[in-house]
Amino acid sequence: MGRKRFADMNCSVAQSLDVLGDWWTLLIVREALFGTRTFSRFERNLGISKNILALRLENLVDQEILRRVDVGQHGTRFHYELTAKGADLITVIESLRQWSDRWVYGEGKEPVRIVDTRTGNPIPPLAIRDEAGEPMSMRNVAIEPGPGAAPATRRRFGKRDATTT
Amino acid sequence: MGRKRFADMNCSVAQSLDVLGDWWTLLIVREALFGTRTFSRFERNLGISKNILALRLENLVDQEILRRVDVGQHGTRFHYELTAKGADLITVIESLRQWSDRWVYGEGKEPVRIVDTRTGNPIPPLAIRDEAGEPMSMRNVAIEPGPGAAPATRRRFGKRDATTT
DNA sequence: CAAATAGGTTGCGTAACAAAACCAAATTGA
DNA sequence: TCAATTTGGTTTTGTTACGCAACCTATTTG
Repeated sequence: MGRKRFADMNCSVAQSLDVLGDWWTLLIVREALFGTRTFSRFERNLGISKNILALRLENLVDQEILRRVDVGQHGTRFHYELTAKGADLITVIESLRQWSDRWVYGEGKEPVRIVDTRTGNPIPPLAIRDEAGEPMSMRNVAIEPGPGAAPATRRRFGKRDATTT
Repeated sequence: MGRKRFADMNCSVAQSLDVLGDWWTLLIVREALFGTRTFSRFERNLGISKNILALRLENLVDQEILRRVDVGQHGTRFHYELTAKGADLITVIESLRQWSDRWVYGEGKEPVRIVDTRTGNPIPPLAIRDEAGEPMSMRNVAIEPGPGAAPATRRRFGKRDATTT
């Protein structure tokens, strides 16, 4: 039956994976965040095959994550630009990068570093914070049905201390 | 030639997708964060087929994101538990959820809500912050080669204002 | 105006995935 | 205590997604 889609799952994580879950999609968004705009640049920087790139770009435009802009002088020549919706994926990309830096590469072996140009220092790690801005323990985090909830769901993260963070 | 793997790409985002990029993997981690531990619970809660679930769990155990613990009384019966490496994926899951809540479901239609049990309020959105804890503009964010960099790479996010955030 | 580049499309082969059937061991319930 | 059910899978079969190479037209560069 081919791949199952998550659209009917009534879970925000599933929804985002339905939109972003294809293999190349998030890497294309990463490239776009780095400033890549043209088809051939994406192709070269990622080493992706043309047909897959064409499909993914089309999908990203349909999802309004990228915008296809004609910048040709005497005909058509395209740029793919991030929309606000697309640029907002930076927290997703950055959380993936930070996780991998911590657990796959390890401290001191990061291939790239994201810095604050005003200080030259790497930006601090993303973390679940409370309203005062302090990193939170998972013990104080619970999941509740939201306004768009279907069944009576009331669960709690991790039963016990998943991490002490 | 089947699917290309990103392992040789020297990019942290690509690395994490190589580990997490399969369709069901992050949803399994989400379930684990919610407290699901047994094979049959994952199966029922996700609606995933058994063979794929078995493969994904095996892979997650190999990657040390889950740990397989024998909890049988008179034989073998297993629990899958998050390791610290796995629990640290919460920022990835949460950034996906928040993005989808903002852009797919929309304000006021979230299927679930993640709250601080001490206040009862939803946790604040994840954001790229500077050392003072203030949300940053992308104009002040740059990407530099890290200690594990291969070529001379020096790029900057988005050329221009991707967002003003 | 020729050559190179951009931006694709098409066809073909392989790998990943889904559903259903099947199965042995452990657990539950009467 | 023993039958029924649940757990935790494996196998088989078919479909879909992906990768590669070849090809093509329009645009831009020299």
